[in-house]
Amino acid sequence: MKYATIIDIAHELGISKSTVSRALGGDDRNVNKETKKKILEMAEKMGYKRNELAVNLRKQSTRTIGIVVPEMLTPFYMNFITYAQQLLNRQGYRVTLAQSHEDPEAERANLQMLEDYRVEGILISACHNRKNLDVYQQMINNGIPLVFFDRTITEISVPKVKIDDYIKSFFMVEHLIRGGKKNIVHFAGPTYIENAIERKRGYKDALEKFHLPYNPENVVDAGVDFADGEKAVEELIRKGISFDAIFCFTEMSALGTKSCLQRLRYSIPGDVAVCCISGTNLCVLVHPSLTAVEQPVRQMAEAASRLVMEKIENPSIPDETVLLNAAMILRESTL
Amino acid sequence: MKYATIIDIAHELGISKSTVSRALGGDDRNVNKETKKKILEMAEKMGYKRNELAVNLRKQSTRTIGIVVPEMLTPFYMNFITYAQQLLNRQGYRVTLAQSHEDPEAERANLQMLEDYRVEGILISACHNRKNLDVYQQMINNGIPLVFFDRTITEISVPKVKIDDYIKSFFMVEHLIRGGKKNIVHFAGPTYIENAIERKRGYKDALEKFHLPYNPENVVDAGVDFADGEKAVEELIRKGISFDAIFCFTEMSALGTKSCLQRLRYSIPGDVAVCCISGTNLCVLVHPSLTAVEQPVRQMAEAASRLVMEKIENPSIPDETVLLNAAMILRESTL
DNA sequence: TTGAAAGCGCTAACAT
DNA sequence: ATGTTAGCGCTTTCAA
Repeated sequence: MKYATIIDIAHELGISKSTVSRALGGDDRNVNKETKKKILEMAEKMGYKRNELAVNLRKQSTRTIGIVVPEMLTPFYMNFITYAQQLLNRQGYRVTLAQSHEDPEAERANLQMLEDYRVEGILISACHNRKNLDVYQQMINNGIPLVFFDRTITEISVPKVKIDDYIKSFFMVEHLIRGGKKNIVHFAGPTYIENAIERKRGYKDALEKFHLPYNPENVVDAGVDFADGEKAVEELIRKGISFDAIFCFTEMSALGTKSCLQRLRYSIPGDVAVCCISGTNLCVLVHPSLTAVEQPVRQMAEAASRLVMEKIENPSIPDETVLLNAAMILRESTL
Repeated sequence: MKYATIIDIAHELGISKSTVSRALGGDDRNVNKETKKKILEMAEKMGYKRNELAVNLRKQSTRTIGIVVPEMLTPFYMNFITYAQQLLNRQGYRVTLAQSHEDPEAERANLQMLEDYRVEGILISACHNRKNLDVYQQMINNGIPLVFFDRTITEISVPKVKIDDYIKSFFMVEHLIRGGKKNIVHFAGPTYIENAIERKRGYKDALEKFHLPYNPENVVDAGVDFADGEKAVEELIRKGISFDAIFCFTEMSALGTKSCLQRLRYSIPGDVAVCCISGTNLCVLVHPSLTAVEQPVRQMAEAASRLVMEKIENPSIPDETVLLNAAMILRESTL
């Protein structure tokens, strides 16, 4: 069905569309009170719906911010999105979401799409630290501020908000060791994700601190997905490697790891502790309660939202890096 | 920064913008191969980005579908969104998301917003069975098909996809009884959500079947949120009601319930089983593994996506109700 | 195969 | 306080 336009209203009332536009736009000083009332009533009566497409096109501004995440199945990203959306809405920005499904190609397509819709800024958790550098750079050149959160990149200068993955990883492994674990396996993330590199470093250094042997066999390239976790467990078993703890890179791979182990009749965390570090500075032994992650995630969402709005309003401010460092929360779950 | 437009390209090449438009629109028969090549190259060189706002405005079509959910913190809705997005994208539709945060006012605002952006259809899980009937009806009248999923409404005729909440609830309680539970408390959802009414009915009838006394005190009006679950537990304790199982309405309230009980040093599910029914026909004893819900949710997303696309293409087809009825999966979790 | 022109619905000078 | 006008960037007849 066709919607009534301001022209229709103007016709109906025998006035000009500018006046209608002013009235509907909430202009109080440049339109007669009487006229305004009439217009509002007629708009109501005709079922007028402001066409945001036309408005945005004309105003050359969308007040829309895009959020790009690798996945939306994990509480971390869901929470981030929810908070960011709240904060941005409050400042008059709309939010458009896109998932990359851990695929750089999809991420690239998503970014292009968001640019086509003329978003004014983007919050992104990258799924590859090199593959899309050209798009990032191009968008920034085009005047669209990109703010990276959680999965950040180092090759180009951008505003970012992240945790210290090295420290968190170190502490996590230390915690396992103090808990009596002797054979700690690391299901490392891909080297194209900065966080994965840092966490692996933390793992190594923690072992060293306690004079535990670093065995390359104990580090498995395990990817990021649920299925990746499952496969890594199978590899471990096939190779006959013994283990009493597995430190995974992503929450999804930790879930896959746990699921596979349980299928194989391991008791968790009795026989083997499965753990990971969620996007914030929260360490979890699978699975985190939803609320537990709220606070740190909220901080991240706040920082990222602030950064992108600042950049939009003042493109020339220098790129800021926010390193979140709230106290670490260690939760043990018996799931 | 300003983007290059088709006019800029046309100028640069000394041709008309119509030709540029045709070439960029992928028209192969009405534009010379040579010219097209030139145009594509120039577009690339000038960093041309098609302005979707202008396209949509001109074409009077957005190929966009809105999804409105009460919350996005629970795996159910996130999964639904992920699947629906995949399916719809495949058919050339974009997806815009909105959360109501369980608030009918916010839901109303969301719907208005989506209409302002001229979405061509909407998938919605309603947060109130009466409060927004007028908006629903109005949007339908305006030619925007609304498809309800999971939280459906009965007062107006709409296409919907849902599970049989009564049966699922009945089975859930039966399962608890067979598991030896004697004092099963129901944290009922609000009466303005149809599913809550149905589930309460299932709860009652199951008790009756096993000749267990139905005690009104055992049914607590417990809302939908995490905090609601916590409050309900406190009320239970304050009233000195004994219980060995709690059957919650939403996953969020179940999580709150569990959290509160654990704070009070109850062992779960040792002392008390906490359970709920997720949006699909999957019953969970808190907390569901992410993958476990995939299949049923996927069915729901498939059905809902199909319904909305059918309605868009042929507005006159009758409202269909899809009742999902895959085998029930009962999962017990020791979280 | 290309171009000219109209117009999608709206806003914002500028003029009255 | 209101009207006139000129676009925003694009598609799509209709002519050439």
